[in-house]
Amino acid sequence: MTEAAKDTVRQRLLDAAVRKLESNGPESLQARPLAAEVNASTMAVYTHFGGMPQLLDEVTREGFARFDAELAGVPHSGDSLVDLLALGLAYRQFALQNPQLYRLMFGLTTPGTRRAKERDLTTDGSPSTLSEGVSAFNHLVGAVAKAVESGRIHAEDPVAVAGQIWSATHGYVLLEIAGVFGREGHGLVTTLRPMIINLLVGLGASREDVEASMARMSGAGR
Amino acid sequence: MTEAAKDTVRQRLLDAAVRKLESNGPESLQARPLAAEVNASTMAVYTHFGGMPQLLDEVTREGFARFDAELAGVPHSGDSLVDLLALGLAYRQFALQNPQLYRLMFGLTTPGTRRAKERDLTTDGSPSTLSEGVSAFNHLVGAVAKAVESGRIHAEDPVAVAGQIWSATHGYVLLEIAGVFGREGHGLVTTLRPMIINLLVGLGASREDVEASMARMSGAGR
DNA sequence: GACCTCCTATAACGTTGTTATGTACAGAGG
DNA sequence: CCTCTGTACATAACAACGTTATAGGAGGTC
Repeated sequence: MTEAAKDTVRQRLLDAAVRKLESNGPESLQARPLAAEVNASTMAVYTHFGGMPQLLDEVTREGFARFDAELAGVPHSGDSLVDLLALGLAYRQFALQNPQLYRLMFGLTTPGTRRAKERDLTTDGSPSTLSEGVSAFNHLVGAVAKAVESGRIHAEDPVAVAGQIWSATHGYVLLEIAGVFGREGHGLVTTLRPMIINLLVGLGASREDVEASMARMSGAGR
Repeated sequence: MTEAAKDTVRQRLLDAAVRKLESNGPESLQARPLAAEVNASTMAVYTHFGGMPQLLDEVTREGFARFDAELAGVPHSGDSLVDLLALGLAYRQFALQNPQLYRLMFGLTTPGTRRAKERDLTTDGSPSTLSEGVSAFNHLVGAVAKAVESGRIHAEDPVAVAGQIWSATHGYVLLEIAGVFGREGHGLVTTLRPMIINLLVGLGASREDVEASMARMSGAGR
């Protein structure tokens, strides 16, 4: 586990898969073209991953790792509400810049590998069991907990409140990716920002407090 | 357009496709097995639909039609807040009973037909352009508008507010389908109901008013 | 040199969506 | 009754997919 050679065939395959997914969609993730792109044989997919489903699992894991890193990189200010808002915007930012990856992470895509023999056929893919996904969610839980501790909002169970904020942001982001809100940035001001503000106000924050915190963020757009 | 013979090959194919999708997942929607299930030749898919992508488009349209009918069937009480809450629960009900169909409707699945030559490669499928989808959304907009008119909540733009409620419910439902909230009904009480309540409170409704309306619904579970 | 192990390259198999080609049957006009 | 026409069906073939089987080659250890 030395995290050694980065330029191995396995790593190149994984990187190419992420790149291909994001630029050409899930149906472009095919064994032969993928292997050819990194000058490897088709068999490399099987020797290094075991098959396309396992390779996709690794892509998902990679996606959650990047997502987690992105959310971890959100700077902590002294203002817990500002942090909470910043987290929501960073969430949107990641999803919009990696829409295909985001949908794959949450099991909302079924790539070309339809040879689905033994994939979890319980009901669906439950990505919440991935440790990186849990870690990403915990950033949100922590921000909520701090806001509760500092008395900015009221909540009995920070985890439940985080689930609410997660649900709302998740749904908004997917609809924005689908193009429901029209041109770039339009949904942000008409939907996401007021929705989060309304949620926080419903959680006991004063509207003036929230909007002041919102204004305290740089540009409020990014 | 007489909407005549229901028992035509085309209709049987469509019905079988919806049933197969919901029971066996998107990857099970394959031309040969589907045609065999209704005792038709594989070519029937092409003579009646033109190909698998077009058949899937019809399945999507059928899904939105059912969704629209489901939301239209929500009874209107005199209480606009009750109606709004009932709409949200009916929304969840439909999505949970037809998870595969729901995801297909919102472009969140890429079924077996990866022979995607001419599908909308702009960025993604934008299902909002389907008239049935717009109709379903308008039910929500109407309910919001009534709540605003009756002074139960405050909103400058009912469409924008409907977009917020839609986003939140959409995201919650997808996470519940993915199994994030654990056992049946758990997410409803810990996440969806309080989230909607918080949103409405943030929109100017009094918490007592909302919770009274919520209690006024039958069982509050269905 | 001989052996083992890992990775790679080529070829083949079964199944997918799709296309091409031939066939059956209904109705219209003579 | 025959023929023409058009729509729906059935059979077979094609390219491409994931996957498997099998053979070849590089690097270390004895």
